[in-house]
Amino acid sequence: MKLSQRGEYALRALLVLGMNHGSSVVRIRDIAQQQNIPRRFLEQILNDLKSAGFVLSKRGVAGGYRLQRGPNEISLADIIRHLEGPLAPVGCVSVNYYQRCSCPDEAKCAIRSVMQEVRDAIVGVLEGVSVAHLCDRVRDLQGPVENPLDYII
Amino acid sequence: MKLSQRGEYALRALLVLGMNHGSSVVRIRDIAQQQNIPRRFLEQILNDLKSAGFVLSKRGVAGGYRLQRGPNEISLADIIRHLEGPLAPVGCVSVNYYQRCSCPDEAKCAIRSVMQEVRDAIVGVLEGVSVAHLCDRVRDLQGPVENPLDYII
DNA sequence: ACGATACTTGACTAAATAGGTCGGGATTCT
DNA sequence: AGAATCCCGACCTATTTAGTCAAGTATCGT
Repeated sequence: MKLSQRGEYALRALLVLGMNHGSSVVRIRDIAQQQNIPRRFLEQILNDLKSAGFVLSKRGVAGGYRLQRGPNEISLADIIRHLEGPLAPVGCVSVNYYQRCSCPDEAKCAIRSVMQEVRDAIVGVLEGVSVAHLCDRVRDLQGPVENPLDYII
Repeated sequence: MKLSQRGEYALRALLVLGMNHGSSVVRIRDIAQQQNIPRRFLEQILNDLKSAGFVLSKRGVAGGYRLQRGPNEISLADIIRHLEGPLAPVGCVSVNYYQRCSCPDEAKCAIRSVMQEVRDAIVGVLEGVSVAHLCDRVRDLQGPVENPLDYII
C-alpha cells in the first residue's frame, strides 16, 4: 500500500480544499506553496482529481479549485483507490480491482486468506475516514487559526 | 503495501519449506515446479532469504533448502519487511524504516495520524501470523495429504 | 577420482513505474 | 486588450521490477 509521492500530494491538496470548503476556490499556486509541492506536478494531479470527479475548477483570473462533493462524502479509500489502484496487497483479494492469481484454488490458498485479512484491516481504516474527518483532526491537533490557509498540513 | 511478485514467491517458498520442516531439504527445482516460479528467479530469492537468515542450504547431490529457525519463530511481518521494506504506507510512521517527511510538525499532521492507524492495522495482522500458522491454515483448508509436497499453496 | 547434481555469485537486460518538467493553448476577469 | 489562471499532451530521467544467463563451487554415489 506504499503511498506514492503523487498520492500524498493529492491527499494534502484535497485536505487543503477541505479546510477551505465553503469559501471560494483555492489557486494551485497557493496549495503548491503552502504544501511545498512542485507546481507543475500539482497541476497534473489536480487535473486527474478533476476528471475523477473529486474537485471542480474555475478558470481565469479568479480561478482555482474546490471540492466537488462535500468533504464528508469523500473517503480516503476512494481517493487512494483512484490514485494508486488496489488497496489490497495482492490482486486476488481486491474487491475493486480483482485479478485472478496463478494458484489453482483460491478458496484453499493460505497466503490469500492472510492477505484478505490485511486488506480488510487497511480498508477498515481508510473507508472510515473522510476528508471531513481529516479536517476535524487538523482542527483538533492544531488550535484555531485566522486564515484556513494557515493550517499546517 | 502492494506485495511484489518476488515477495509472493518468497512467501510461497517459505511456506513450502515450512510444510516440509523436519524432513530433510527441499530442492529449488521442486519448489519452482510445484509453485510455478521461474527457477532462476527463485534461486535469487532463496539466496537472499539465506543471507537474511531465514533459510539454510545444503549443496551437492542431495542438496536443497530448509528453514533455519522454527516455523513458529518467523512472522510474515519479518519476511515482508526484509523483502519489501517498510510495512507502513509512509516513511514517517514506520517503526523499522522511519524516515522524516517534509511536513513541519509530525505531531500535528492529520494525514500522518491516519497513516499511523493504517500501519498499526497492517502490522497487527502480519506480526500475528507465523509460517507455522500459515502451515496450519493450509492443513485446515485442505484435507490431509500423503506427500507434503502435494499441498497446494 | 570423477562425473552428475545442486547451490552460488555476479552481471546483464527489458519493461514498467515514479516523479517530475515543459510549451503552448483556452478561459475568464478587469 | 491584457493579465491571470487553469488545461493538455508530450517529454524526460532515474529507479524498480521481474527476470535471464554463464561460469563457478561443493557434495555425493560409485
